[in-house]
Amino acid sequence: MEFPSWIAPNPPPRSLDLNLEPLHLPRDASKAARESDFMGLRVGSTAIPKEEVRDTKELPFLQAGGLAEELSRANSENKKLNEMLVVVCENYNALRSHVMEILSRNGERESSPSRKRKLGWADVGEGNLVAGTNNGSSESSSSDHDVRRNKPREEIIKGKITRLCVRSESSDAGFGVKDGYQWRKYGQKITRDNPCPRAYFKCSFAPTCPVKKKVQRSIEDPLVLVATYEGEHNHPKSPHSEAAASASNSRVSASSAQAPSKSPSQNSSAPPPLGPPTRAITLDLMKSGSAGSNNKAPKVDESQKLHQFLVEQMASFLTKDPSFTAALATAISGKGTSADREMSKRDLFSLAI
DNA sequence: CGCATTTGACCGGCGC
DNA sequence: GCGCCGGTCAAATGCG
Repeated sequence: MEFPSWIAPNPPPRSLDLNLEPLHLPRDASKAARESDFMGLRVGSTAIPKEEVRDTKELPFLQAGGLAEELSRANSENKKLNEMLVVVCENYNALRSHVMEILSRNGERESSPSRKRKLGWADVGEGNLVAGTNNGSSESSSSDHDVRRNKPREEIIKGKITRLCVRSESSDAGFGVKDGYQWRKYGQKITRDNPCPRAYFKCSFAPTCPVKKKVQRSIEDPLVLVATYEGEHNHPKSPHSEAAASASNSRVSASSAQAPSKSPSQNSSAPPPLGPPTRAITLDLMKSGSAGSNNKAPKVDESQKLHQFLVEQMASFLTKDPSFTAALATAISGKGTSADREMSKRDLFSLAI
């Protein structure tokens, strides 16, 4: 299947977990676009059929000379818009089915490992295209099913698994995934499937915090640190470390399975949040973005359209995010301490990324 | 000296 | 039952 002409992701994003629902137009939308059963007149939310406005004497506001012309112009414009809407929906549904096809194909490939061990957070690893929580998702992947089958229920509820990819600046052996929390390293292992050692961390900010973190360099790209989180923090971030996280994690990819945050304390670089899991749009753009310099966009115009679309989506999220508006207000007003302003700048920068 | 990190040993689950 | 493997523990070590 071909991508619609108006969108040509090349190559497709490496990881997609889109909350894609089919778009359904009203049954008569396309019909209305073709036949134009309505005059395009609306009073409030009520459409007025042609026959009812045939005699414009009944609508005194149409008697003014220019209004009839205006009406026909609006009518034709309405028709055009309806047609465009039909095309957009058809394109969307075609693209959606294409994405689903790709995802299901990947799922089939990954669900047949030769030797599958204990299925816990260890399986939210390198190969999984769809990163995310193993609970709270309405879609049950094969690994999700296995987890439910093999793990005690209590652990499934407890285990909130999130994956986060961070592009580090150097290929040294560090595990510097700054995420706003304090971690104590308690172990390191070399695993079978990856020559790079895996480090194990516990949250040390609160003694009772059950959250654990694994950090391992990606086997595909040693510059990419893959951090896997288990559990939910039962405490807030420390302000200092959060600011440091915002500043240092400027290149965190959106591979966390959490939704673009609704909580003021969460941003795109935030690891497991407090509170219930939410549906997410997950895009791992590591390959197609910063690391994907080998992409040769064949049609600049189309990629610009896509870019513009993404920018609009981001702007939409940002304007809905109270932390963004608060940070913006602080940065602009110049009130507060210089440390506050600096933090706000970093927050803005982090949010903008 | 206190704290964080390192690292080898140990434990438990899973497949054969 | 045995071996493999990932995860965890805890003593040793390093560092400020």
